[in-house]
Formats: sequence, C-alpha cells, structure tokens
Amino acid sequence: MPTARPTIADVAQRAGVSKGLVSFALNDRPGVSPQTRERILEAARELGWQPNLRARALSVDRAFALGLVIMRDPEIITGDPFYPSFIAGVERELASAGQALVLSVVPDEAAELAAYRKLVTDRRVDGVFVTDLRHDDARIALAAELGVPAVTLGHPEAPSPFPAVSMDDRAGIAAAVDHLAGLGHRRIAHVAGPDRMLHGSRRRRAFEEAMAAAGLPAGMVVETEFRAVDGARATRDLLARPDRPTAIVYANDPMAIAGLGIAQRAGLRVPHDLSITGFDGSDVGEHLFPSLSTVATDAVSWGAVAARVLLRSIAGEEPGDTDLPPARFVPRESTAPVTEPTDRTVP
Amino acid sequence: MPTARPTIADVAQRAGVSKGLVSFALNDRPGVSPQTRERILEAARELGWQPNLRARALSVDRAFALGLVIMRDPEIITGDPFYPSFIAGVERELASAGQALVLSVVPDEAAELAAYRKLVTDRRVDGVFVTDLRHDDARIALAAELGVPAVTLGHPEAPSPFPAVSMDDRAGIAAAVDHLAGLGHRRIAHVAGPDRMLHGSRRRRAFEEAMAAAGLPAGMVVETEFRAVDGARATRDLLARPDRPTAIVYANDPMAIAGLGIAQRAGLRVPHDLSITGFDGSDVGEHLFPSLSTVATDAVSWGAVAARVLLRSIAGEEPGDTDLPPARFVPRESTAPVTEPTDRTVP
DNA sequence: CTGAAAGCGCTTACAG
DNA sequence: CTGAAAGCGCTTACAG
Repeated sequence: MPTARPTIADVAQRAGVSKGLVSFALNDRPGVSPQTRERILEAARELGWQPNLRARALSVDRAFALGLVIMRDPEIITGDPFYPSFIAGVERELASAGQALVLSVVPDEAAELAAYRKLVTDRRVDGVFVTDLRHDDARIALAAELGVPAVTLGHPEAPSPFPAVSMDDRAGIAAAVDHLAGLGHRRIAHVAGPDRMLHGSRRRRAFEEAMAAAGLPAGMVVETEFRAVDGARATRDLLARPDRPTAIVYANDPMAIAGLGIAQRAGLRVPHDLSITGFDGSDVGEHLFPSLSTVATDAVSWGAVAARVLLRSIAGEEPGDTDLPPARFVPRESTAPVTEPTDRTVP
Repeated sequence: MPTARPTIADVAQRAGVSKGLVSFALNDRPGVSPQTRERILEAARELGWQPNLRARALSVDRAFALGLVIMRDPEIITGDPFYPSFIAGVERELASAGQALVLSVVPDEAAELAAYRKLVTDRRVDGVFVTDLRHDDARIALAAELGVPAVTLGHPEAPSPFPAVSMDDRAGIAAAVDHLAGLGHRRIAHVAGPDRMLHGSRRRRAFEEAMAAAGLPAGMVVETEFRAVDGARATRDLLARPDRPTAIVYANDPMAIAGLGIAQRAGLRVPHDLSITGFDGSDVGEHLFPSLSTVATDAVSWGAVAARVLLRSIAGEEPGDTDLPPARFVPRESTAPVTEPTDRTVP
C-alpha cells in the first residue's frame, strides 16, 4: 500500500485557499495573483503533491494515452524489426507530452477488432494507431463508429476520415529491381507478402511495374506470409523451377534471410549464383555472410511522426496526410552481377 | 466526438432504482433481488451501457493496468525475440482479466527509473514488471519506495520484497558446453552479455562452471553487449587469436548469428572448423545455413506466468517465487565434432 | 483576483 | 432487499 498521498485539498488547506484556485494555479491558468500562485506552488512542493491522473482523466474526459494493437501469432516471432523500432519512435514523442502507450497484442482479426473496441469503450485511450493496413480494412469503419481519433500507417483503400502517415515503399522495391537489372539479371522473382495486406500487394505491384519499366519479362511472384518459414518455402519452390531466377526480391528481411539459408543449403553461392534483397533493414541482416542488400525504412521516424499526428488530431486539429522520405535501397553483399547463365537445377 | 454514452444514472432511471443498486447489480454483488437485478441488466442492455473504467478507477483506486518498461537504444534493434514473445504471453493473461498493458520504451537507466516513477505516481498502473535485472538494481528499491507491487524476472541479488519468476538459463548453457565437449571440443569460448546484467554474468558463470565440470581448461570469455554488432566484433577478436577456439557459445542469438557471419567471412566452415551456439531460440536462426544450435527459452510462458503472479500480488496474495522449466539446448546444424585440429590463423 | 459549489461516473458504507 | 448520500481527486462554470 502506498501511503496516502496528498491531494489538491491538502494543498488548498496548507495554502489557505480553495481547491479550485489550486487547480488554476497548478494548471497555469490566468486569474491567480502571482503571490497566491507562488504560495500554492510552494505548498504543493512542500507536500510533495503529484497530480492524480485518474481524477484528472475523469474530469476532463481524456485518457492521456494512445492505443496500439498488434496482431501476430505469439508462437511465431519473425524477428521483424518494424514494431520495436516503431514503438521506440512513438515513445519518444509520448514521454514529453505526458502521454502513455497502451499496447495490445492479439492473435487474430476478431480479437484485433475486439481489442480496439475495448480500448475505446473502456476509455483507456484517446486515439489509436492503425498499422498493417489490409484491403477492406474493418478497423477504419470501426474507429469511425467509435468516434475515436486515429492515424493510419499508409493510405487505406477506402476513403478514410483519418490522417495517414505514409512511407513510399515502392521506390525502394523499384530501386532494388533496377539495381538487379543493372547487374544483368533478367529472371528476377519476388517473394511477396500476403495479398490481403496493403503493403504486401503494394510491394508486389511495385515489383511488377519495375520489371516492366526495366523492359524485363514479367517476374515470377510467390505470395506468402511475412514469416521466415514462408520465405524458406517460397525460395525452395522458386529454386526448384527449371527457369529458376537469378535474383529474388523479398518483401521483408526475415523472408530474405531464410531464403538465403535455403539457397546456400542448395549449394548456390550468394550472390554469384543467386542475388537476394530484403526489406526493412533488420540489424542482423547486416552481419550475415553475405550481408543482406535491403530496403531501409525508418520505422523510428514513422512512429514519432504518427504519434505527433495522432496527438494533433486528439487536440482537435486536422493534421492532414504526411509523406515520409521514401524507403531507400541499401546495396550490400547479397547482390552481384549475373555470372554465366547456369542451367544447373537444384535437387 | 463520441456521442454521449449512457451512464449508470441513465440505467438507474430507466430501471427505476438508485444508482447504488445499479452498481451492485452490475458487479454481481449480493443484496439485489433476482427480479430487480434482471430489470437493471435489461435496462443496461437496452441503453448499451458500458462501464466507464475511468470513473471506476477513481472510485476503487485501481488502474486495471500493468506497466512494462523496456530499456533499449531505439536505433539499434537486435532482432532479439525475447520481448515480443514475452509481451505476447503477458497479453494472453491480461485480456481475460480486463487488464491492459502500459508500455514504456526508454533509452537509458535514468529514463528507465523516471519511467517507473511516472507510471506509478500518475497512477497509470497497479503493478510493474522488472525485466533484465542488473547488479545493484535500483528498480527494486524504487518499486519498494513507491509501494507498487512488482514481479522480477529472475532473482535479484539483493533481498527483494517481490516475487520472482525464474527460468534457469544455466542448465541450457551447461548443456551446450557438454554437447560441445562431447563432440571433442576443448578450446571453447564464450561471448558473454554485459557483466552488469544478471543474465549476462550468470550465463558466463554457468559457462565457466560447465567448462570446469567437463574437465576442460578455462575457456576464453569476451564480455560485450547483447547486440549483433558486438557479437561480430567479439568473434573477430576470438578468431584472430593464435589459440583460436573451435567452438563459441554465445549469450544470445543475434550475437551468434553475427558471429556465424564473421566466421564464414573469414573462410571458416561452420560447423566443421568452428561450432557455434546461440541463446533464446530466435525464429530466424532456424533458417540459416547452417541452422543455429541454440538454447530455447519459453518467453511466452514467462510472460504469462509473470503476469499471473503480478495480478495475484495486486490482489493482495503473496504468490511466492516461481521456477519455470529450465531453458533447454536445441542442437541444430551449427555444432559438429572437431575435425583435425588446425593451426590456420585467420587474417 | 478569489471562493463555494457542482460535476465527471462510478463505488460503498450507512440507514431503513 | 432498497435508497439516499457521501466520496474518489480533480476541473470548471458561476458568483462575488
């Protein structure tokens, strides 16, 4: 049990004023004479008074907190660096603004919607982040129905009443394809994220467009989940094809790292026999041999900006959409010129 | 703006009873006749009444939330799988208990202490998790001073008033060393986490004890941070030594993965020239070539149990300490018998 | 500039 | 079994 903490009433008594005046003084509102204000502040200091956010929350009908709901299978951690970085960026803004982050991790879509709803009806948060957008994303309508401010990462497909903070990932994919094309690759494949996810299908489309723009034949595309295990399977399938690709563009780093493992396991030398690119710039990819060429996204900034935008929405402003600097391709060792075309198939 | 939501007063009016009785009925407390209770519940349902947690929090002096503070450099994400899994486990318990998780991510120790303090004095949480214990960990005393229930992951060194939920990681390290010794390795090194962290120094001690128990000469130990980049540097140093090890036991997976990269880059074949083991069982390690032998810890269960224990503490019970099943060694491809001893040094 | 009062939406003794 | 009232710790009109 914490010992009973002083309340505003104790401060008022000590300063010899009313509770109301204490509140005014503490919140720097006009209408308090300098001397009285000083006396009140002094009393609060002496008593070690700390505002009780719960009481404040009830009075002003604000939670002073933001909600983030993450959907993922708890048993399968892909080592995806996005959320840790994103959250770190969010926190950087929140701490100084006196806000907190309420985090929900849920296993599936039904639980996800329920989590958003509960966060809001419980009055736990004043606004929510909507990440990992999907086609026909039910969360937009839900947030609108609940009347809660929200910010989306990227633009949803349907019209949305919420500001979007976007980072163009297509430029990064295009740069990867161009880089590979420049190295002489023609049979380039893409291991894509699930089509139901906007960034899955958007990166895929970017890949297809970049291939066309480079004058290359339509590349092979394997759609799968964003997990390492799926990247491995997709790679195995691609390498088993008679027209096996000489380069593979992966939609994220865990898939690419697993793909690298599969290729090496099959006896291919990366990058000489097969070039590989990832996406999202995981820390570990930099230390592999060969180090992973990837598309770097600044998830920390994304989190910080999204938090700022959400806070402004909550404050009643209408922030409008924000475009972050596009993701950029970071060539490392896993991409190289095609050596002589080989017809060797993989067992 | 959400439209004004019905309050308990609206329900009372509709049911024709007092607010107090509504509260009793809604909280399933005795002293309400079945018919009245039914009438009240009916009214609440018709009105779509939802409890306002803010008001409840103020009344009962509870936040219905738990706090987790994570310290890490936002720019350096190691792909450490521990926290995502741990949090997923925590959430599994919280959702059903009507509790929420408030997360703080901070860059350094000063900010960490400030974050705990703020979480508690703001009355945002009813209890806190203390993870990544250090020597002379100031957080124990702080939590005690703040009078907030806490649960520690592992046993702090100083006497602690809080229940500990522990997972013996020494058994896993010992198993790794035994495995390597059984394969004929004698020059085994350990890339350790920082000595200031309990699990850093504990794993190191476990390594040293296991070496002695196996009748091997004291192994080389390099102490460093838990990041991939540090694992890489430590490995480079070890491999440059004239008496370079034939096996390296790493204190976590990101370090081991980076070490694998360094070894391969130096022209060593893993596991033939160098065996490698990790710790924590990251998803991606399984898909490398060679796949990473590691020590698997069940972070999801750890989170779930810690949450349960903390909830019981908050409820006024005295849970006592809990020991989880020990971490276990998972041999994969990165460990193999020593081939002929080689004196080849690495450039 | 200052005070006294009502209110936020709940819970909880205290009486009947 | 039920009601009326006070209280949690703040904020905020409303009067003076």
